[in-house]
Amino acid sequence: MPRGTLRTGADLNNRYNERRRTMDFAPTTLIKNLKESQLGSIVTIGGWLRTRRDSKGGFSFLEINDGSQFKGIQVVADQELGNYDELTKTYTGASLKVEGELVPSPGQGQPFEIKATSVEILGNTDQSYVLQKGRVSLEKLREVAHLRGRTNVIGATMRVRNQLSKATHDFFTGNDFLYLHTPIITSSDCEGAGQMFQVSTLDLENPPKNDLGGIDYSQDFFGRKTHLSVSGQLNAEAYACGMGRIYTFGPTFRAENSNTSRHLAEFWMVEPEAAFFTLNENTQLAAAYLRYCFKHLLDTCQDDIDFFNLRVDKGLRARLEGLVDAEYKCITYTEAVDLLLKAGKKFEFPVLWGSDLQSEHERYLCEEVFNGPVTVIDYPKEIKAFYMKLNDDGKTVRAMDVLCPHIGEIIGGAEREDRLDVLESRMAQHDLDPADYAWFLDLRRYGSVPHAGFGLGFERLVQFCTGMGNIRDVIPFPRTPKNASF
RNA sequence: UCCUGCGUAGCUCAAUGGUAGAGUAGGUGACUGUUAAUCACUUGGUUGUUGGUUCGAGUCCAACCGCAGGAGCCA
Repeated sequence: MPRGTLRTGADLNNRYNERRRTMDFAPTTLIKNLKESQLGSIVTIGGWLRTRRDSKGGFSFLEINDGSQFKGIQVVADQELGNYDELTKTYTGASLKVEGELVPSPGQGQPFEIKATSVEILGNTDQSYVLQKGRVSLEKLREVAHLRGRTNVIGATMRVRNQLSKATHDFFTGNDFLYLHTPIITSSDCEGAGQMFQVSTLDLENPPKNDLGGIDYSQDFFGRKTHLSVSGQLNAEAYACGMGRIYTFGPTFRAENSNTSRHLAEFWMVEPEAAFFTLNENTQLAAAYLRYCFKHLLDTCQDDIDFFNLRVDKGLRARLEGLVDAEYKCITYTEAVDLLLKAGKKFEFPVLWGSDLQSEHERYLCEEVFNGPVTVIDYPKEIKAFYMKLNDDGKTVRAMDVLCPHIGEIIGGAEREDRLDVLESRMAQHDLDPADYAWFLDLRRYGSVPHAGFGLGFERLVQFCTGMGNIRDVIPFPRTPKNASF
């Protein structure tokens, strides 16, 4: 670049991208980045031993995986190596750093392999290491959550999780939604829904008392009672009503004593909120987001999806592919009730307009009627939150749930009530104190706009995209009742 | 929280109320460009905990602990 030339943003960007791509300071090459074009050259990889097959011909096959992709790499270690004897005493799980030539593989099962010039044993394992070659149940793996990332199934799950996270940010930022960080500690009794974890620095053994004999929270850290957030929605609404389109993506906490395969005490939630969106655009936003996620996964996680399709859920790939282009069915709650009544099927719980859809009802709708996700809108106001916009019929609200086969509700959302007087009367019906929601009401008092949004349970999306049956296996370290290990 | 089921070798699982078994991993040996390698031999157990019934309990009963599936709540 000649002296005196102004460096443009594009120049800086190109230079930055070059550097980012090369990562030339890294001590090892990731297995996923080993390419045919490197045949004949010396490469260095690091990873964990999956199996070792010794040959009395004087060499061993080491199958090494580094987590960067589903498939590992086969390393051929010859007895000429100085530490060969030591190598034949390494076990599954041993950490190795291998330098050698990338060569075409004469054997079946892999296009190339590494002919080692050195194998450094960084750490061996012994018989007490749980992850031996044989099958280990998912239940057992939960007991060793700190090690389970070394397995095929959890590794694949976390790679899918990572790509779904990337797809989430790509989709929303790519559509001009601003990524907003909402607080984790909150004082609003958010929605009155769900038990909350209390946050306090008071001495639990001997808390300060007020005049009425209750605990004096004015002496607590925040000078009031506080909790971990059960949703960033109210805060999200505030910024949407000023910055237009925003989304949050972060941890959320529910202290419900739920012991099921689809509930966690700590989970991640994606919550977009958009000004001027009505329920109609909200449902389309949800469908567009899901479609984007499925397409992105099929493009970026082929081997992992193939694994799930083969070992976990036979129809997974076809289902995801089908959903990339499919129209997403949308029906009203009233239509859903009619479908259930006409089903001619005996349900354990009766179908009754006005009561919430039971799990068996939701499953019937998406597994037997629509054979895929289905969006249900316009629920009776009595069974939904106070902030959802009242329809003109005075009986239903502009709520939407996206129901998925096997998992149930993956998305819950609504167009928000933007009329101050209606919102106040709805809060009164729910016995909520307006003083607690003063700032939330301000959004309607000053420059109110129609707006809508939804919350997506990120782990449930990962479940849906992997076929994994238990939500505890799609988050690295699950938090559930009676379990906060690791 | 409720209902149902389960808890046996490092792991995956057997075992009519009557001597605790297999596969796999580990060990030893054989064999081999192998790939869930193969073959032979072999180490390994306070049957979740506590109490009860019985001549005798892994097995039957009770309580507790833990886990799973389903339900409720929800995302």
